[in-house]
This record gives sequence, C-alpha cells and structure tokens, in this order.
Amino acid sequence: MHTMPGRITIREVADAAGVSRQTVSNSLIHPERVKAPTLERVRRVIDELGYRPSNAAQTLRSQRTGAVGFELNATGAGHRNAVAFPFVLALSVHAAAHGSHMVTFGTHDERPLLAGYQDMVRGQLVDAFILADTHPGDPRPQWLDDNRVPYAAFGRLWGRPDITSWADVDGHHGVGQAVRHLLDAGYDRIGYFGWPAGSAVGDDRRAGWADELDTAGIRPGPEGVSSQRLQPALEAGRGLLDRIGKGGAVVCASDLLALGLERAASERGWHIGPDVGIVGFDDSALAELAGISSVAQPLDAVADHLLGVVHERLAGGRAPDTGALFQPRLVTRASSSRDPHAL
Amino acid sequence: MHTMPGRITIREVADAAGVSRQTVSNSLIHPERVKAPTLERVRRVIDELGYRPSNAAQTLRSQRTGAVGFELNATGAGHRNAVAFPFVLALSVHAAAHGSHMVTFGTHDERPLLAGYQDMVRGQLVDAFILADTHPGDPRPQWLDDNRVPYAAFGRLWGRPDITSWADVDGHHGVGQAVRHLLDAGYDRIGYFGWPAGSAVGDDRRAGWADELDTAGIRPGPEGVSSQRLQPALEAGRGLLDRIGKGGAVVCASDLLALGLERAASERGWHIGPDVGIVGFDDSALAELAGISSVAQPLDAVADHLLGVVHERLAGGRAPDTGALFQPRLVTRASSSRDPHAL
DNA sequence: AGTTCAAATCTGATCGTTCAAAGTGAGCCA
DNA sequence: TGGCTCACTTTGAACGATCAGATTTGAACT
Repeated sequence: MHTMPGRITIREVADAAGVSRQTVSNSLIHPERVKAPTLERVRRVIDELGYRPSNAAQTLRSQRTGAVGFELNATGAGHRNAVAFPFVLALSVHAAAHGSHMVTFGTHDERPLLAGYQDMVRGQLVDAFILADTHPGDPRPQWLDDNRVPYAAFGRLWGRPDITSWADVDGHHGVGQAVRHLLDAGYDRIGYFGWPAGSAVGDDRRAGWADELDTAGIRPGPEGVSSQRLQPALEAGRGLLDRIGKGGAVVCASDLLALGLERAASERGWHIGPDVGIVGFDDSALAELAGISSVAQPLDAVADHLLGVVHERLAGGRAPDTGALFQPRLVTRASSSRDPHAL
Repeated sequence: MHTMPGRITIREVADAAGVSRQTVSNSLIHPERVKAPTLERVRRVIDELGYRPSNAAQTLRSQRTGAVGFELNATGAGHRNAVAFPFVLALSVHAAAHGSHMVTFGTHDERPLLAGYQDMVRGQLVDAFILADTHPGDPRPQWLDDNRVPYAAFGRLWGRPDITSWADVDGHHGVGQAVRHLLDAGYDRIGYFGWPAGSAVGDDRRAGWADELDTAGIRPGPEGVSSQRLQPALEAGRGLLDRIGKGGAVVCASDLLALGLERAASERGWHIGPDVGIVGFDDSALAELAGISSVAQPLDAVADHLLGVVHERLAGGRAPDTGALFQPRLVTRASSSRDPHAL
C-alpha cells in the first residue's frame, strides 16, 4: 500500500483522514480552528501512522531552524569543559521545553573560529548560539554582536556593560553563603584559598568572603593563592594549613583548589571536617567524589534563562536591558561539619 | 537593492553571477561540470555575498538531515557521563569531517525513552544516532534495530553477537599494557583493584591483568574489590595496600578506584610511584589532576569510526559483519615510576 | 553553409510544510 | 427565495536546493 522507504508525510495523513493537508496542519498547530469530530479523527490517524512533521520542511517554510548551537572546545579540556559539559547537559534537557534542540560543534584551536559561527547561521543549521565560559577578552560576544548573530552567553562580560545578553552566577553571594555556613558550623577562623588577583571571577569570589566576614564583624582569616592545577594547589595548601590551624575553615575559589587543600590536610593526618572545614566551588564531580561541600551553580536555571533570551531575540525582541544574575546554592557534605559522625 | 532581513539564496548568487541556479549548485557540488572561467566567477560571487546553501532546503530535497543524535542522560551524571562527555566532544569534532553535525538531547529518566529516538528520525531532526555507554541489558540497540532506526554504539553488546553496529575499546589489552609497563618499571608484585565480578567490562579488564601476568610467568598479586564510588574505594584500598606492601603496584579498573587507592596510600604517608605503583583506567580528568598513570581510551578513533558506520548504513550499506575493537594507549605519569624525581 | 556531437548551461519539477486567500455549506432573517 | 454571516475546510503559492531532462553553444568536419 505504501512505498517501501516512505516517510509518512502530511499528505498521507490527510488522505487517510479524508481531509486536506491544511486541516492536518491546523490540527497540530491551531486545533481551535478544527471542528471537534474532525480533530479527533485526524489525531487518531496521526497516532496510527506515527506522523511527525518534517523539521526540514518547517524550517524551510518558516526560516527558523529551532536549533541552537553550542561550541565544545577540544583544547581547554579539563579546565574549561568542567563547566561546559554539565552545562551542555542542562541545555540539552531544557531546549525541549523551548521547542528547540542543541547542535554541538567541536573546535580544536585555542581561539574560536568566529566565521564558523556565522556560516552555521547562514547555512540554516542553527538560529542562534549559547556561549559558555565567556571571559574578559573573549572575542566572541563583540564579534557576534557586530555580525548580527544572535546569542546569549553564560558568563559576564566584566567591564562591557553595553553587552547584555548574558546570565551568570553570583559568586560573591555564593562564597558569602559558604562563609556563613562555616561560621554557623562553629569554625572560629575562616580563611580563603583563591587564584592570583586580577581575574574578574576570582576577585568577585574573594570579595564575597571578605564582605561576609566584615558583615559578621569577624577578622578575615589567612589567605592562600594557587593557580588552577592540583600540584600547585597541594603545595600552597600546605602553607595555608599551617596558618589556619586546627579548628579553622577555608572557602576555596574552586573544587580543584579545595581538593588540593584536602590532600594537604590528609597528608598530615587531619580529619576533614572535624579538624579543618573546607568548602569548594562549582559542585563538580570532584567535590562529590571527595565529599567536599561546595557551592553549586544553578546550571538548569541559567540554561533555561539563556534559551529564553535567544528565543526572545529571535521572536523579534531586543536584547535584554541587563544581564541576569543567578544565586548559587550551597551543597553541604562532611567536609564542613565538625561532627565526625556526619558522613 | 536587497530586502532587509534577506538571507542570501542560490538565486541571488545566480543573478549576480549571470548564471542559472543550477550552475551555482554545480559549482559547489560538481565543479568539473562547470567551465573554468564561469566557475571562477561564480566562486567569487559566492565569496563576496557570503553565500551558504540552506541546510533545510538540502535536507528537504535529499531527505537526509546530515545530523546525528546523541543522548545525554541527566541521571547517571558523574558515573555515566564521565565517558559520555569527552565522547560527545570527540563526536562533535569529527562529525564535521563526515559532513554532519551532532544533535544532543537530554533525558531525565533512568530508562531512555525509546519512542523519542524514533520521533527524532521521523521528524527529520536526525538521520541516525550514536549511543554511548551501552551495557548488557541496554534496551536501545535491540529496539532501534527492530524499529529500523539507524545507529552505532560505543560499547559492546556482550552476549549478543547478532548486534554488530558497535565499536569498543579493548580493555583486556589495555590492562595488559599497564601490567607490562609496571613490570618494566621494576615493581615486583602486580595486584588488581576492580569491581565485583559479574560485570562484563570489569571481568574483561581483570582477565587482561591475569592473562598478562600468566604470559610473563609471574604469580598474580593480591586483589581488591570495590564499587565505583570513592568512599568504598578508599576503604577497600586500605586493605589492598596491606596485602600489596611497599614495592608493589596495582592496576585499577577505573580512575576512581585508582584515586581511592592513592588516598589510602597518601594517608599512611607512602609516596605514590616510589613506594607503590598505581595505574588507573580511562585517563579522565581525575587521573590527570592526581598525576595517576592511566589507560586512555582512543575516543577520537572510536567517534570517527562510529560516524563512519552510520554514514555507511545511511548510504545504503548493510550493518558491519562485526564490531570494531580499538586499542587503548597507556599514559604514564609519576604514579607508575619508582624514580622519585620523575614528576 | 550545413551537419554532428559533446560540453556547458538552463528549465521544470519536487521535497513537506504553512500562510493567505478562496471556497463551501448551514443557519438566519427579511 | 435570496442574501448575508459565520464556522469550517480547501487550494495555490512559497520557502531554497538539486535531479533529470531539455536546450544552447561552439568547435570540428563535410
């Protein structure tokens, strides 16, 4: 009856239901335009035949692909993709609710190939992009704006208030939460383990620590500094531990730094939690594995928001007046509890 | 002259170059059909206007989207996606060379929604799928085969020799390499730290250890067993260390187990490498961070191969006669060197 | 000049969907 | 009965590309 490799098209459905193509189309998109008995008949046929509208045909007609592009960079593997990976998962989950889907593309180079972004839009592969991990000096937002390529970015463009299509996580507040949590838990000195000054994200997090202690009327504890690698973090962590001493606690700028500190403590036989409190940042797999409390970024909310922003722009709306800041959530584990039995 | 929101279409290029649509099309797909001067003129116009063929139109015409779907599951985050994430990166990078791109979709449920796969094909969102992390009992391959949905899987279907669209990594051989490496490095006892017996992947890796030692004529060292979580691995690691003793080495079924063992050793002040050798499996970020030698899966080769398989099938070819097994590569770090100065 | 033939190029049809506009028929009122 | 409205449904055209088949071009040969 039907041709062998045949996809079910709207025409087959129309014929089987004894109506026109347009009525089938309406049954799906504007059901209120179709009389009840007809609607039901069409729906039954759609169900029976397993009809699904062709995305390609819809795209061609509407000039909208419904796809959002996302770059995965092969170079910054561990460091950059630690955020990008869970984030692309959140995007993929939430895209469905926005009637779209994610198209990922991988790049090798350190610097992104900007022209590639434009080609994908021109080739109607995607309508827009979500950028992850934008950082000061990232050329993408500026270039995409200049070239009218729609996008929304995860990460503030510090120092560029004119670029507003972003969402970010309030690290300042997140670290503040961590400090408060450690004070409540009974630690009497709260130190900070961060990155060298000068990075916008790092400075923001450190300020969250300093400000929260100031608010609480407590003297800042000792500070340690390390780059975002384990060995340096371990070494700097040793020195920091000497200055913190048992009974103190440390908020770290990242889970990696937290892990380095945790190792330094384990090395000298200290019990994490009872002897020294530790809180990391990002709530990555690292923190979960090592049982380290951490500040979790609300990736689902960020992903959902950014998808909303691009769809708004595609629907003709303008760029938002300002970026959106989301509040992170503290995930507590044994590393920030003085009670040795809390596992 | 040109309409405001206007995409550049093949027609605009044709008009600007003074040729027909078909000649433009030929210039891109069958350049040998176009006379040299014409070709050059068309190419110049394409360049000037920045023309890119509409993927939607091409898809509609050819009934082929050029997209390959990939599921990211939100539930098994740490555990399952540890493989899935680097793998989707490899897929995204290699898809370009196959003239296609990856479409990711996220699912919440533990069990995948099989009908969703079929819908995506019916809706012409993707032509086929790549599955990651297939495991015994995974319903997807069988179901996709039954429903004529093209796919290729990363991971053997142990015990189902009739399902052949897969590629996998030869864990047996990889562990064997690790054993040989440790022997060459001068460790005198080689133990194994694995998962409870019964998992196909785990048993395969363990056999690699036993067989390699057998070949070398050396008695198997002690064994430890733990589930794939850090705390149990740490505890089991303590016991295993007692039995291994200084001067021995351990091959682990995963980087996570390796990390647990490494902590157990650090705990008692042993130096990783000089006092006890450790090799993990997967070469994940974990291993890199902790400086643990590990067996790296050739994800690039696997991704490239699987994309080749699906495109072969889409081109009309049949399923391969047999799956493909790729050889992993040992990445050596300080954890498997007796020389304390090798960092 | 006329014929032949291959190379180069062009035209028409098509893929599946949706918008805009046109068509149909029942119900109502004068 | 004719005219009008309203609710529902259908038809034609368009989105942009490519294939198949038609047509033109030009060089070689009679």
